[in-house]
Amino acid sequence: MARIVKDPETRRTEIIDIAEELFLKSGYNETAVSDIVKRVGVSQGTFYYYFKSKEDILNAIIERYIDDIKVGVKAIAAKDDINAIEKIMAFFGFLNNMDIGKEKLIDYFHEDQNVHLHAKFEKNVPSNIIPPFCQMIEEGVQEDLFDTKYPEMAALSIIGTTFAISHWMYDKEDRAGSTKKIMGAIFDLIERILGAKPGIFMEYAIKMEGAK
Amino acid sequence: MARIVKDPETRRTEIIDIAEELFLKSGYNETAVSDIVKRVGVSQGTFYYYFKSKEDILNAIIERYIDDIKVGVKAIAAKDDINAIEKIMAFFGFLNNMDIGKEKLIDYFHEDQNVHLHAKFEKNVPSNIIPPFCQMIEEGVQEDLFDTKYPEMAALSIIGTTFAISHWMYDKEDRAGSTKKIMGAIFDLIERILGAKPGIFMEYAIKMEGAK
DNA sequence: ATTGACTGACAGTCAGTCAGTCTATCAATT
DNA sequence: AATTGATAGACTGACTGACTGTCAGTCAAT
Repeated sequence: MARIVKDPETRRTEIIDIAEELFLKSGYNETAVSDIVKRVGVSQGTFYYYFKSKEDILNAIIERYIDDIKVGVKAIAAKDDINAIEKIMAFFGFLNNMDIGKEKLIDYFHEDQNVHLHAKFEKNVPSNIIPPFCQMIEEGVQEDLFDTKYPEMAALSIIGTTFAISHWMYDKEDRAGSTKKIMGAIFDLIERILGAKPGIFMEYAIKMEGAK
Repeated sequence: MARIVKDPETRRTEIIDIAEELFLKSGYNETAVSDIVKRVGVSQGTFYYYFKSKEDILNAIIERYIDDIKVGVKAIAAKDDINAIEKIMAFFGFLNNMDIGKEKLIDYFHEDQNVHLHAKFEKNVPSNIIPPFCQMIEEGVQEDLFDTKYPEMAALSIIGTTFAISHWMYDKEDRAGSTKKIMGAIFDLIERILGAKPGIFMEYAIKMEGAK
């Protein structure tokens, strides 16, 4: 077969792109390395020249997501024209709207075939987003918007709560039904965890909705 | 080979027992179906007579854990000599002390090879324990120990918080260090989420510690 | 001439299949 | 009571196809 040599970084990215697409379409276990290399148009050996195993390329894909999140979170944390509440809300907006191609990442994760991807993702997210998230909370404490002795634990609690509720919502089918009520509940929980004034997150949500 | 016919239920349990042991020892992916049947002393075909796939036996293992939890939780929920706070604490004590052989289940789950098992477990736990847990919370609201409009969401939040913090603790190595401080933080969070009197969980914890 | 990206046939492994065997338990017959 | 025949369903293990990962060697670029 005609041999095409490419810049290693380009080739690596190319393989990761295709692998990601196939994993999301058919699931990790159902995608063979041979499927990936066929689509990329390289040999089996090339795959193993760049990745030491199939598991290894999954890690590379996850790492890319995490990097995207890091960049987004840092950008939000660095803003100086919004307060801690607005930052936290911006942060959730950002996570919710992360997409892959045209679809929401979060939708993919909740399909049964992607447990593997999902587990790896949730295992790696906290260590990367807790520190900046924690910083936002500490900022809010200093601004007297929040009141907690345990900002790091509060950050973990909010992330954990969000994961748990989002899993719950996806397992139950009646998602469309009562988004309003759920938003109310989530804001209520966040306010309690952070020791913020009851209702203040909803106030901000309405304010920001109006500003659009 | 000598053919030994057993009561199907016994055989099924026997296969699950061995599979569980091997999965926990070596990990799901690293354990071959042939390893399992060799240990049990049956043929490959017998395995597939009882389980439709390798994934299927993993589900059976998880189901057994979940059933154990259900039984334990129901027993706690049914007690009428303790209040809602004591029930919730008993519930966490029960989860933490679930064991398999001589080791704590929770310790096994956090070993790297068991991501698959752990992920499936956490995916299935909520739908089974949220309802009774939620009932305990509602009981507490009626007893005026708690104050929340969203008992179901509070239950999810507490479970999610617990998962997140336990992952966090296992990833960081300094677990042994500050258990006291973490207990303080977790109780603080639970009290906030449930709208309980600050410090009341710690009070009960000390009281129960003394009672032993 | 050397480096390193790339090849593709191949070894080894494993999940899952299947045609058929064996055992236990009947009821019917001797 | 003992023997037989019939049936269900537990069980077998060689086999298949498909997969992951390897490696000795090839080719393009510098």
